[in-house]
Parts: sequence; structure tokens; C-alpha cells
Amino acid sequence: MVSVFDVIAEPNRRAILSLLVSSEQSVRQIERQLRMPQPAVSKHLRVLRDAGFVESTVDAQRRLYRLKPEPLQEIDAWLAPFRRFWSAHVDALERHLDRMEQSTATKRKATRKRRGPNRARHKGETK
Amino acid sequence: MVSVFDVIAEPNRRAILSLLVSSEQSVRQIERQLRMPQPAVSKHLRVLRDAGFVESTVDAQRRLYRLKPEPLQEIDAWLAPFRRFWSAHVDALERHLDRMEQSTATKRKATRKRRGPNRARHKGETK
DNA sequence: TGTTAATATTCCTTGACGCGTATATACGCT
DNA sequence: AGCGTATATACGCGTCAAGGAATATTAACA
Repeated sequence: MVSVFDVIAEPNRRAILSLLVSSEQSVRQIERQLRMPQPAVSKHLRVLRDAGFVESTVDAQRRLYRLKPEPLQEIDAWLAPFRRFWSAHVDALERHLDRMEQSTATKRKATRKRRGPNRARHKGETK
Repeated sequence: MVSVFDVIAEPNRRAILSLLVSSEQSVRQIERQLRMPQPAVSKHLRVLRDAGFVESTVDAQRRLYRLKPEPLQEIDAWLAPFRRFWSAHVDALERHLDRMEQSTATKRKATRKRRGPNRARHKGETK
């Protein structure tokens, strides 16, 4: 398992993380809430712990697992540039929609071709 | 390919997305900047488009690919509860660190056991 | 029309990962 | 000591996706 993104690609692991966001849980508790075989839970927790998403505390025979923020923050950080991108494009989208509702005659998506905005500044553009 | 998380699990796809955040790009441009064989680029773009991460515009023989915000926003939305979690724990961490620097004698992490906070309210805790 | 450039698609192989089953380890309790 | 419970690990299997190489498609242009 190489990156934090691989770790959260697995649906069951995301489910486990979502469970832990409320409070720490034992393996058994996770097992029951997610209706998942115990070895599966343990294995996913192993992956999560190796990647730093969770840490465990020994409580008798139980292990209590709790969230650690760092890897999720890493993902959050990766998203940052894109967040800037889409907030910068909300108004552009609005302008686009404005233009659309006055030229509704064009078929667009049907033929999946030529879709106007912000292309005019390119160099060649043959044809 | 099932979820947006699977899509961004692939490093090359993340690289492509990061490229597109600045401006739209042709396949060739992506191919050169990422030093990646052309079929690979096309295949990853196919996955990205099917998942709604990008859309393409035909420009002569070229196809210009650009970002679409929705899937990334979906990921951002999934992160929201965790963001609340870790911001709620920043101050708890600070208190924790305060406690640490006045009891630096204990070895803690070395034996990977019994690690204090918010456990006192549990029932058994035998030993 | 033939050629070249840009992009997409297909086929094959390989490796990784998740799952299920079985087993191991550790602890508490009687 | 023996048993039950909680958790972890090992092993074999099936699947699926990424990579590489070859080929197909489309458009421009001479």
C-alpha cells in the first residue's frame, strides 16, 4: 500500500474511518456496526494504522482504535489547489449559463463537439 | 471503476488532474509534461472523463481536456466531518502537549502501551 | 489521394489487493 | 489449568486494473 489515496480507495476502510470520527471503537464494535467479518476488520485496521490514519490503545483484550488527523489533512491539502479552481469558476459558470438560456437552439451535448468558452486565446486553432 | 476514490487512487491520474488545474491541455501536452506513453494518457483520461473529473473539447485532431469540479467536490464533502474532528482536537492536542513537557520521564511510545487521555471513564480496565 | 500527426482502442500479461477460512496469540475469569 | 472472548496473522484464490505493444480512427495538408 503506497499512498494515503490507496488507503481511502477501499469502501470498508472509509466506513471504518467514518465510524471512528464520532469516538474511538473496539474491533468488535466496528465488526458489528459494519456487519463485516472480524479478520476483515483487523486487516483494514492494520492498513489504516500503518498509514497513520488510526492509532490503537490496549484495553485488556480489546484494542481501542481512534482517528489520527494527519493523513486526512494530507488529502485535504492535496485538494486545496482544486478548491481554488472551482471557486474561481463559479462565476464563470454563471455567466456561461446566462449565455445558454438565450441560445437554447444549439444541440451541444447530443453531438459532443465544439463547446465554446475560453478557447479564443489559443495560437493555431486551424479552421 | 466504481467510485471517485478509486479514480484518484492512481498517481498518474492525480498528476493529470494537477496539470489541468492551471489550464486545459491537449493529450500531447500532458504526455510530454508527465513523460508518459500516449496510450497511457488516453486511457487515464478516459477513466477521468467517465467519472466526470474532466471534459473534452475537440480542436482539429486535438482534444483539449479541462477540469470539472463536481467529483472533487464530492471528495471534499466526504472530508467535511473529519475536518470538524481535527479542528475540534487541535486544542485537545495542545493540552496534551502541555501535560507532556512536565512528565518527560515516562517512556511512552517505546513500549507502545497504555497511553493516557480520555480512557479513565471506562469500566473494567483490569490492572 | 497518400502521408503524417494526434488520439483512441484492443489484447495480453502481470501484480496487487480484498475476501474467506483456518489458525495463532493474548487476556480474563472460574 | 482450562475455557471463552477478543484480536491478529497466514494462506490460497479470484478479480481487476495498470502497463506495454500493436493497431485503429480521424483530421490536416501536400
